[in-house]
Amino acid sequence: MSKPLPTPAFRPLYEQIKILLTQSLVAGEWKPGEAIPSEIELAGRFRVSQGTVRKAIDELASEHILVRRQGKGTYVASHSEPSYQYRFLRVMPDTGEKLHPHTVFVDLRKGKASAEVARALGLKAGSPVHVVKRVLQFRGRPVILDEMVLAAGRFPGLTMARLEEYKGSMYSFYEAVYGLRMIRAEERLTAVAAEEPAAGLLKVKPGTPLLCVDRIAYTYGDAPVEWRRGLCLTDGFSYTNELA
Amino acid sequence: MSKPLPTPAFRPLYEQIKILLTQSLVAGEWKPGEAIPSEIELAGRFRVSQGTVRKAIDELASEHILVRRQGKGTYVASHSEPSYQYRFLRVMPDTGEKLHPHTVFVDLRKGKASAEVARALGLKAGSPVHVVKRVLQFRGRPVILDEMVLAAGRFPGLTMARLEEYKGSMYSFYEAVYGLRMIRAEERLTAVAAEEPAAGLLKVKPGTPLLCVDRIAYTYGDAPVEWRRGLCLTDGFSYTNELA
DNA sequence: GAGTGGTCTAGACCACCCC
DNA sequence: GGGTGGTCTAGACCACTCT
Repeated sequence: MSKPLPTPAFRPLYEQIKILLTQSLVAGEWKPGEAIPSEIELAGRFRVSQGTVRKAIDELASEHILVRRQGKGTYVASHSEPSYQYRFLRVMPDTGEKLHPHTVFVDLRKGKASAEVARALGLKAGSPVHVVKRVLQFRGRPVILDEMVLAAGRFPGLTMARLEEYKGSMYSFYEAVYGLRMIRAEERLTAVAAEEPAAGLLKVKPGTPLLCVDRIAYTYGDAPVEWRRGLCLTDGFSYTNELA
Repeated sequence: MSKPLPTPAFRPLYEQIKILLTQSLVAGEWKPGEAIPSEIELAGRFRVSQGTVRKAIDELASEHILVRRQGKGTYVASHSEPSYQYRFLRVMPDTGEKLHPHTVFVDLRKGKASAEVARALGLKAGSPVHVVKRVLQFRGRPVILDEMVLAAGRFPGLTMARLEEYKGSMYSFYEAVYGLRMIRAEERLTAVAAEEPAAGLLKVKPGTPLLCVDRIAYTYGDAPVEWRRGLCLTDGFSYTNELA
């Protein structure tokens, strides 16, 4: 029996602490925007040293799940905070200005999940979904046409009125109204030619090249929540990215 | 004098260590692929504890400047290593396969920096530059047409023969031949219509929507080295990105 | 077994925020 | 002044790699 067994599955303590903290977040023990207990208090609760708690919090902070504030405490990150409001919006004016877009909702309807959406959201094909369409404007000019698909079960009572009455980004809306915090997203970009009705809504000629941004957004535990397709004109605007 | 002075500019020790390590890298004390001294040895050299050296190395590792290997040592990251070869290539087949592209060089010529390139690379407009054009193929199909602009002063003796004889990515070439290691890049994506001669090289009809990926790549100390424009067809391929 | 990075602890002190 | 996160140290022990 010289062959070692599968592997003792060594798990550092701080990873276990990280899992415990995440569980508390999922359970809603601390809500977005609130402070979590101090490092010393958590160290006592988990029976480990402050340094070990610290390392766990460090990692959650680097994943933008928690936010450290020196002298004050550690807080649960929230899309409602101004600096996080449009954290996932990569489209910017070429001038480099930090403009916040204005949202105009176009449509909200019930539908059934296509095969593609069902696969992305982990639903059965044909499951009931909400389909939201909106336009993002910069300085009054329409730049992005978004279509969001959401499992109906996770978003009960979603109406146009509730969307329009809420001020802020979609993810801040999901968080404030449905308690769903989006923590990461995967995007795939392609170039497409504008077709109606998108061309009309973006006020460009059919055939104009547009960026097509497909996104799946995830909440705690990598559970997919939103499928989105954005069509974006790139005359004066571009999708910015940092490779590191 | 109750008003405090500008600020004592408090700098943690580990940041200073980080700067010292970076200086050694710039000076070429340790070359890409080589091991740097052990943490204990560096701690002795800098007269700090191992933990402080550790934190400095942790940050450089998270920036992909160093690579830790448990039980072996800490190494200078290199684009020549297989897993780093195409680290900045975000275009993938929609199937999700991990395909490595094949490079076909199209052209190398001397030119003068345009205003845009000069600004990006910190040169004077009209400075001498090399302009490299190449096509990346996946399974024999042309997918990306790249144009790279490089300051002539940094790349002496660059010839088509040297480019073609080298096997590997551009950044691995810069590193191996000119000792320039690219550590990060900024990209801006737009959608454009294919024009000649790009359409011909990518074997698409003029007017086909293409992704246009503009990039500035930087070496140690955020010094810009390469300006690049990639035109990419997105029929079966897409630009992938992770938002976190 | 020797050497390297990885984890964990305990304690001291500093910087920052707010009362 | 008291609480919080941030830095730094010193030392013990674990996991991994190579010889």
